Amino acid sequence: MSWTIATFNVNSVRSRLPVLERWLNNSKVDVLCLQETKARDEDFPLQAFVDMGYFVAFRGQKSYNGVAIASLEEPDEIVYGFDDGKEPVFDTRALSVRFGDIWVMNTYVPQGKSIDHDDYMVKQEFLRRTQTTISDRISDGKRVLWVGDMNVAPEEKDVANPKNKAKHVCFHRDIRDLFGTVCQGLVDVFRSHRPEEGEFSFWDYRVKNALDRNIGWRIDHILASPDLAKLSSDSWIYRDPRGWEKPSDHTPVLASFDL
Amino acid sequence: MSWTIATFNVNSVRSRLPVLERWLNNSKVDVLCLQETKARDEDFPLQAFVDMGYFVAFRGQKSYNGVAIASLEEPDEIVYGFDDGKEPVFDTRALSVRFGDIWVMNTYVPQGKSIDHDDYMVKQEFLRRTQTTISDRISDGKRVLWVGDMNVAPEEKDVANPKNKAKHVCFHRDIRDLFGTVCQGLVDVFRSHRPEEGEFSFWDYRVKNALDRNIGWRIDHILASPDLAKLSSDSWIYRDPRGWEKPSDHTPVLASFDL
DNA sequence: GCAAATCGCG
DNA sequence: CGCGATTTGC
Repeated sequence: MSWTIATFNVNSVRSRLPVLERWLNNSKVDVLCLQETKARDEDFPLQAFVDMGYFVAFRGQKSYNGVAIASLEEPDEIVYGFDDGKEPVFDTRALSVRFGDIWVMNTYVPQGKSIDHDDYMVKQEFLRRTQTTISDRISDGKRVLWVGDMNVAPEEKDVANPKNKAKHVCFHRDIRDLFGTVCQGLVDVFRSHRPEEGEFSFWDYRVKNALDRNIGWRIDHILASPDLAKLSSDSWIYRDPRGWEKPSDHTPVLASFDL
Repeated sequence: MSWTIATFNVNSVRSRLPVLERWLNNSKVDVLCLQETKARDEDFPLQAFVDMGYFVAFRGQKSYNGVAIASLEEPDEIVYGFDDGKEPVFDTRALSVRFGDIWVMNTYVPQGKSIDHDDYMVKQEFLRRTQTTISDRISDGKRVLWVGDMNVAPEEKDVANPKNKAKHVCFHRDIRDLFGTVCQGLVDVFRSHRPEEGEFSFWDYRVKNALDRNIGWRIDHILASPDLAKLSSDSWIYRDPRGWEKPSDHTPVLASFDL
């Protein structure tokens, strides 16, 4: 059976409902991980997801952050934030659901602002904690999918102009190295199917005709433990929604598995 | 030939385009006077009016005020504000167009805030200057239509609760008397056709279910010099748009004439 | 360039 | 309540 997961930074789940409905009413997406929902839990448009046939776990705050996982099947377990006993919990930036022996972790990794900003340290700490969480789950005999807006472009071909991005918090050597470390033992499912350049999932609103000129970033990722990765049949970026009415600045990244 | 004029406080002409298009693409309105357009001239949605077949004269500012007159026929003359040589000109609150020997004056009379506020004095001065303008034009042998948001409910039946409105700047004895004076020699065209109570053109957004409960005001008026008034075939309030999506807090008032 | 929040206003 | 303007964030 073909099982599809998607990650999509929506930049406000309420503003993006028309885009989400247009997409999901015409596609089978089994698990949908959203970032930047920008809605308090009491403001989350739960009914819209229920109407599309989804269960949905979500945790948000006003204005910033916020994550959700919508799924056609009800998850067996939900973890808000990191359950490693440390502070802060980051419950509006990390959310995990378990289906049987598969953990799906959805993260909105802090952007980091600039390499000399405190937030950049927070970003690194956040990544280290994802690594711990993934390791713990693998040690526990589980299979793992880690998806989300990672705010890291792993390779030169993952940004439009790598030359002038050396000091960018999403492309600095240090953050790419750290991200590489966290990804040790995981497979970049998208890249394993699509090795070519020019594949982006985010185009800044402020860059003129960014989509047409394809000046973007690949910072939204789908990573899998090897046992799952070898069951993956395809992975692709669904570019269309970035060109629809009132788009997010990101577009969905998907992967299918033969489970 | 039946000739129809309408007055409509749009509360932002840009926000009200869907309402205006829904209305005007299904009705013949020869002259449409708008108030509270809330758009600088460079921001006025001229093309939308051109697409509906209108000429349009407009003068606005950001955030507040702003008037426009759209007409199927091109006017012979346009006057922005008051042309009596006095200051202030009030060019974003008063606008006149002439078709042959008929002057159409469109005003957004200042609300006045409170009876002890300077703006209430400005309101009175504004009304006195409309009186002068109308008198001058009649003396000049012209026929006159004065329409707009007058911010005066002339009679008890023109407000939902006259008892507790005695000190309201739109219903105080003094402002009604002054408005009555300005209207000397003119006919309240709407009232001449519709004498019954409960006829309102404005329902405050802040009053819960104001439209259903009909808690409103009749402060938008169509007044005509007697020569024109006797040619009027009907006058009515078009209530529907107040119930449409994203409505103004006002609704159009119309009058038809056999010219 | 978008989105949300806050604010002044009626 | 719902406009526009302003500010902040990415």
